Amino acid sequence: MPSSDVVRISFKERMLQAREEAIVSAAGRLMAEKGFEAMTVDEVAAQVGIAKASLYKHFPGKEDLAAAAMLRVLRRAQAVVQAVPADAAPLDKLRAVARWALEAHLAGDMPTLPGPNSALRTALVRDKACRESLTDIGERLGAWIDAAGKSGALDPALPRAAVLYTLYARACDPAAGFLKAEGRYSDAQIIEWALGACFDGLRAR
Amino acid sequence: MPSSDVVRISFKERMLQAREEAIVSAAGRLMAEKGFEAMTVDEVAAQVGIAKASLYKHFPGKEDLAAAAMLRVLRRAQAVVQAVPADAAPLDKLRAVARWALEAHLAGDMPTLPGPNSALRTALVRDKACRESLTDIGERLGAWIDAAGKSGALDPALPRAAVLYTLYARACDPAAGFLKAEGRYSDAQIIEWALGACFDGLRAR
DNA sequence: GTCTATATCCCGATAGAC
DNA sequence: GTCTATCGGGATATAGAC
Repeated sequence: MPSSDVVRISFKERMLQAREEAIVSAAGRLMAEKGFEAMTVDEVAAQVGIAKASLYKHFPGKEDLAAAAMLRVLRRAQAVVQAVPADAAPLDKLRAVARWALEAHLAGDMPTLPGPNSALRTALVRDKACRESLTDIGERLGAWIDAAGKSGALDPALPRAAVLYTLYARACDPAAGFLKAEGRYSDAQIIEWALGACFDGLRAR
Repeated sequence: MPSSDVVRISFKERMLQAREEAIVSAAGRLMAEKGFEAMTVDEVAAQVGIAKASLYKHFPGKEDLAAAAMLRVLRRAQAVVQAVPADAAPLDKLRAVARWALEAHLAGDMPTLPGPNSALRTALVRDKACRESLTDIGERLGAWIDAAGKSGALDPALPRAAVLYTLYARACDPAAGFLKAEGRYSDAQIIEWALGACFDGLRAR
């Protein structure tokens, strides 16, 4: 009965994909929670409920696992960037993406920015898919930054790279995490404050 | 000959203090460069030029070493805070401290902010001297924040804690590090941009 | 107190049965 | 592909001679 074979194979593959998705998801949560270095492969396997050796059948090493987790986030970011209304003002586009990143950050779905000399960073630049995704995001945001600068919406003293890096950094703003840890404010409130600090600064306008 | 004894003892103690200072300094540099988790005690000992066992005669463990390194920068920050001219405007006081922190950060003397669930953070809150130094800094900055808020210099939408945490986060702004890594801008230029992004935001004024 | 040498443990990665 | 059991390396930490 070929048809039943097809169904069984498809079912198996779905299970495999689901398991891989679970692994990457757990890795992403742990990386967001404690960072790449402090995360252990045993923890990831334990959270998924499988043995460590099984995990190594899916990913050849810890760094590839981290790259897969980061790629998932980057792909989501790409989708968000592409879903921003094209007719919005450039600055509002940037703000919309920043808001999404902060929401993901507070929800525990956004790994912290890798340090310049981190092992994670080298793993990311070695992964071709991650590089491509990141440069695509950078180019799209860069175009918005240029447009916003020309329309006078951005501080003209800041070069394009400074704005771009600042946006990357604010997406994982530790200040938001500290405020959330106090437990006194809602996520929505914290996000508004963080966006205000990012685009309008601490000074009164 | 008591006097020669006194001299010799004092000399020995000076050497010991100098060695401890060298150890803490090396630990601080390495923590700033690669983070607490990635830093190994072997590296610290190697940089100082002593055996690892000798280092363990000075500090009972890696976490105590890290706490000593953090305490040193906290003490420096306290000195900077106290040295700010008392007659300056509150916002300018905050800006002066932020400028100092960014300079230290770019010079490689400022360890990165410990994550909320980091092992480093638990080591810091366990150390009494670190706690006291940190609360002292927080109180002094908090007073300036309150004064700046009353005089209308700060965004009234931002609560005191949000401003304080944002200042802590901006002291180690990763965006500044990324700009420095490009190698195209001077430290002074980067600091001006970072201060502008912190206090005035990305938007044009 | 400083050294060499070692103990002990943990983590990433693997072997091999099923 | 999944498991149990283990290897090998590197990290923290210590023992003991000097």
